[in-house]
Amino acid sequence: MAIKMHTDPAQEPSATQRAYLAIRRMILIGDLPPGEKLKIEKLRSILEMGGSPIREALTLLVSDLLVERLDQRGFRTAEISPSNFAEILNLRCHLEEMALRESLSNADHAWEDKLVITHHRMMREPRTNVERFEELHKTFHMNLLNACHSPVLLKFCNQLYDLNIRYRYLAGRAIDYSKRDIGKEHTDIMNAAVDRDADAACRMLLDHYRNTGAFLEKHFSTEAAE
Amino acid sequence: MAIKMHTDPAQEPSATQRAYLAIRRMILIGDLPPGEKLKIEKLRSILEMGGSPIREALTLLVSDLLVERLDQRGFRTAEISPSNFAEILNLRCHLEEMALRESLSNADHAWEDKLVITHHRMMREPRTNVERFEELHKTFHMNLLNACHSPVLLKFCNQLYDLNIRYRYLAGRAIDYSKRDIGKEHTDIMNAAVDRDADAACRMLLDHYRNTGAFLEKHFSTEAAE
DNA sequence: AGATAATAGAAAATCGATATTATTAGACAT
DNA sequence: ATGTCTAATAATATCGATTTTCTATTATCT
Repeated sequence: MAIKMHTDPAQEPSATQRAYLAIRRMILIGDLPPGEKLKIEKLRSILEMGGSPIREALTLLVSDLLVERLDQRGFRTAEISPSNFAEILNLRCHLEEMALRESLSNADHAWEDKLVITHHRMMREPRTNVERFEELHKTFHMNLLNACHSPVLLKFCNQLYDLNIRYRYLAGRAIDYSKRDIGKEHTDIMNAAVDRDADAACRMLLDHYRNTGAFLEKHFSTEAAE
Repeated sequence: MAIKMHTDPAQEPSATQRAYLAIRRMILIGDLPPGEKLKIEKLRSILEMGGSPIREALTLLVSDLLVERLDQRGFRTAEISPSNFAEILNLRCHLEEMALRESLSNADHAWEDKLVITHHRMMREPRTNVERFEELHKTFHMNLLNACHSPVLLKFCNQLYDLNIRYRYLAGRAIDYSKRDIGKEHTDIMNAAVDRDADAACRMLLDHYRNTGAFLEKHFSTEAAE
C-alpha cells in the first residue's frame, strides 16, 4: 500500500524554481554585478514570465544572502567588501570544521563510496568547462560533510560556500599559479577523511580554504590598486 | 492637497511586512502548530489582504527555517523533533560562544551602556506579560553579542534564537522550578561580560542555555510519555 | 477484494491590471 | 546659484481572475 502511485520522475519545475536558479546563477557567476538594482520588469523580459514568480525567487535569494531587499524599494544584489569576504572565509572555516568532525564520526561505508565517486568525477572533469567543474567541486566538498547529522549546520555551510564561490568568479577566475597542487590537496583531504583522521582532514581542509582565501584577498587588493 | 512629503518619518509598513511579522509571531508562540498546512486562502481571510504579500511573507519565513516550502504543494510550518531541538541547542552554543568572544574583544563603552540598560529593562519587566518579557530577554542576549563585527554570524545566532524560543513556547511556558535563579544567571553573565572575562562569560552563558535545554528536553519526553 | 484509471474538487501558481510609492526633472522663490 | 516644492515619470507592491497542478473520490477492470 505504501507503493508510490504518482511516480512522475520528470515533472517540470515551477516558474519560481526556474527563476530562482537562473537569477542565482547570474549572481554567482557575476553576470549580475554586486549592488545591481534588480528591476522586476527587466527580469520579466529576460526570463519571460510574470512578476510573481520573479518576486518570489528574489525573496528566496534574500535568505541566501545573495540579494538584499529594501522594503518598498525593490531588490538589489548583495554588495561585496573585503570585510565581508574575510567574514565568510572565517565562518566557513569554523563551521566546516565542526561539520567535518561530526561527519567523520558518523561516516559509514555508503558515505565513503559516494565521496570517492564525487572525487573521481571532479578530478576527471576538464577545467575548461568552468561551471561544470565548480559544480563538481562543490559536490565533493559538501559530500565530505554530508554524514554530519545536522541539517541546519549543513545549510549554513552550503550558503557560505556559495557566497565564497561568488568571490571566486568575481576575481575573474584568476588562478593561483603559486607552487600549490590543488588536485593533490583534494586527494590528501579525501584520504584523511577516508582514514577517519579528523585532525589531519580538518587541518588540510582549512589550509586549502585559507590559501585560496589569501590568494583572492591579494588579488582583490592588487586589482583595487591598479 | 497631498501634504505628505518624503520627509514623513512614520511610514506604514508594507502588507508583506505586516504579514511576515504576524505569521512569524503565530508560529513562534505556537498559535500555528508544527507541521500545520498554511493555506493561502485561510491566511488571506485572517490577515485581510491579497495572496501576493502572504506568499512573499511565507517565502521570507522559509529562510528563517520556520516554514517549509514544497514546490507546487504550498507551505507548512516547520516540523519539530527532539533531534532538531538538540541540534539547535548545540549549534547555538557553538556560534554564540564564537560571537560572544569576538564581541567582548571589540566591546566599547557604548556597547557596555546599552547592555546594562537592556539588562535593567529585562529585570524590571514583570513575567506576566510573556511576549514582552521574551522580547526583552532576546534583546539582552543579542546585545551581548552585538559588538561582534560579523553580521552573518549574528544573523545565524538570531535565527537559532528564534527557533529555540519556539520550543520554549511549545513547552507551554513550563517553568524550571529547580534550584536555579535565572535572574542571577543573567546578572552574572552580564558582569562577566562587562569585565571582559570571555572565558567566564562563555561558560556561564552556555550553562544557562544547556540547563534550560536539558529542562525542556525532559519536559518534552515526559509529555510524550503521558 | 484489490488495484488501477478517470474525474471532480480544492488548492497553488501565475498572470495582467491597478493602486501605491519612490524617483526624477523642472519651476519657483530666496 | 542654491535649495525647496511640485508635477511627471518610473518602479514597486498589491489585487482579483485565470491557469495549472495536486488531492480525494468514485468508477472500472482483473
